[in-house]
Amino acid sequence: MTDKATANERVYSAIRWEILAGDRHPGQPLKTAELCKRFESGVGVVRESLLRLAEHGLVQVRPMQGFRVPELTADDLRDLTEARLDIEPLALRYSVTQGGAEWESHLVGAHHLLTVTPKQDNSGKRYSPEWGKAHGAFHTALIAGCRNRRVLGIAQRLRDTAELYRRWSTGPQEDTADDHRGLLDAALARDADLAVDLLTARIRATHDVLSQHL
Amino acid sequence: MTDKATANERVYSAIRWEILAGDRHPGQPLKTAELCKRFESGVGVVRESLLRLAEHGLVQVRPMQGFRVPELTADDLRDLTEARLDIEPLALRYSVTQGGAEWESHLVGAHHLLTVTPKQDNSGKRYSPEWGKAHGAFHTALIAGCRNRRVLGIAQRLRDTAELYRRWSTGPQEDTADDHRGLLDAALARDADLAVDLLTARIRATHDVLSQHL
DNA sequence: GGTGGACAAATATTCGAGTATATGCATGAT
DNA sequence: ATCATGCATATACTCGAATATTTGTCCACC
Repeated sequence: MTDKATANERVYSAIRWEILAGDRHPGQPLKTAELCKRFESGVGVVRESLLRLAEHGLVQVRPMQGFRVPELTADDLRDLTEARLDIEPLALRYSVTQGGAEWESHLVGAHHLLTVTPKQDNSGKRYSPEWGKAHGAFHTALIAGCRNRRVLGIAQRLRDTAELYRRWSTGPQEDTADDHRGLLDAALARDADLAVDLLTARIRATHDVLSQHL
Repeated sequence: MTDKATANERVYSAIRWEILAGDRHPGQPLKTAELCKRFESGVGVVRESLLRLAEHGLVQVRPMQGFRVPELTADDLRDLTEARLDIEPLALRYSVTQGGAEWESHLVGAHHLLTVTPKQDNSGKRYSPEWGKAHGAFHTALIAGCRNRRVLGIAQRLRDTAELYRRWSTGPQEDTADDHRGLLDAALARDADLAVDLLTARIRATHDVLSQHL
C-alpha cells in the first residue's frame, strides 16, 4: 500500500478541496455514485466524508435527498460576515500576542508566496486557484499563533466558507497587496489593535464586493 | 415503518445524548461492535454517527484506533472557558437584542422548568440528569433569539462541551438559582450589558469549580 | 531478567449487493 | 388545462461479510 492514511481521510480531503477550489458550482448535487468512481472507493467512504463536511456546513445534506454544494445567498453572506467580524479578531489578537518565532517565520514565508503568485487566472475574470490557495494560506498563517485550538478552529472554518464565496465572485479585482503588507507588518510589530483594525476593514471590504454579485 | 427519520439520525442523537448525559466515562473507548448491538444497526451507521460527533469534538478519533469519549483535562478546560468567554457573550447579546415574543415565551418556560427540577441525584453527589437537561435547555433558550445561525451554532457547541465537564464534576454544588433568575430578568428587560456580565461571571465561576476536580 | 519477533485475537476499515425512498413521466379524471 | 395517481427509473440508505491494522501474548534468545 502506498497510502499511509485511511481512504476516508484521502476522500475527505479531496472532496473538500474540490469544493473550496470551486470545481463544482454552488447548488450542484454531489452524487455518491459519481464520487465513488472518481475516487475509486466504496459508497461508505464517500458518505462518511460528505457527512463530515456537512457537519461544518461545507456541503448541504437533506435526508434521503442526498448532498449538494451549498447555495450562496446574500443573507448567508451577511451572517457569515457578521460572524467573521465577531470571531476572527479574537483569533488574530491571540495569535499576535502569543505567536512565537516559528509563527513569524511561517507568516513571512506565506506572505512572500502570496506576493509572487499571479492573482488572476488565464481568462482574467477570476482569481487563480494558486492565488486563492496562497491567500488562504496567508490568512491561516496569520492566526496560526493562537494557542487556543478551539478558537483557532472556529475562525479557520469561517475563513474556509468565506473563501468559497470569494471563489465564486466574478467581480472587479480589488488591489489587496497593500492590505496584506499592512497586516504582515502589524503582526510582526505585535500591534494587535492595528492588525485587528486592518483585518476588520478587509472583511468589510470583501463583503461589499461579494454582496454585489448575489 | 415506525421511524420517520433515517437510522443515521437516530443513532447520532442516541450516542450524542449518552455522552452528554455522562453514561460513559471520559476516555472510555466507543467500540463499534458494541454500539451496533445496542442500537440494532449496521457498522456503517454507527461509524457515520461517530465521525460526525468527532467533527465537533464530542468524541475523539484516531485513525485505525477507534473512537473514545474525550478526556477532560485542566488545559482543555482552560481553552474551553476562554472560548466561551469570548463567544457566548456575542450570541447572548444578539439574542437579547433580536429575540421576539416567542423567544421570551420559551425562555420563561425553560426557566420555570429549571426552578422546579431537583438539582441533585439520589446519591446527592452529582447533578441529576433531569437538572442537567433543564439547565442546558435554559441556557439554550437564553441565546436562541440570536438570528445568526452560525454564531448560535458555535456558541451552542461550546455549551455542550461545557456541560460534559459539569456532568463529571463531583464537587460541592453551587447555588445557582439566583444567577439564573438574574439572567432571566436581564434578558427579559433587554439589558444586554447586564446579561453579559452575569453570564461571564457564571462562566468564570463554573470554571473555578470544575478546575478543582482535574 | 529483559528484548525482540512471530503468532493469535481483537478491532477498525472498506466494499458492494440489497433495500428503501424520492423523482420524473405518462395516463386518466375533473 | 390542471391536478391526481400509478409506474419506472434514479438515487440514497443500510447491512454484513471480507480485508487491513493494531494490540496482546508467548517464546526464543541475549
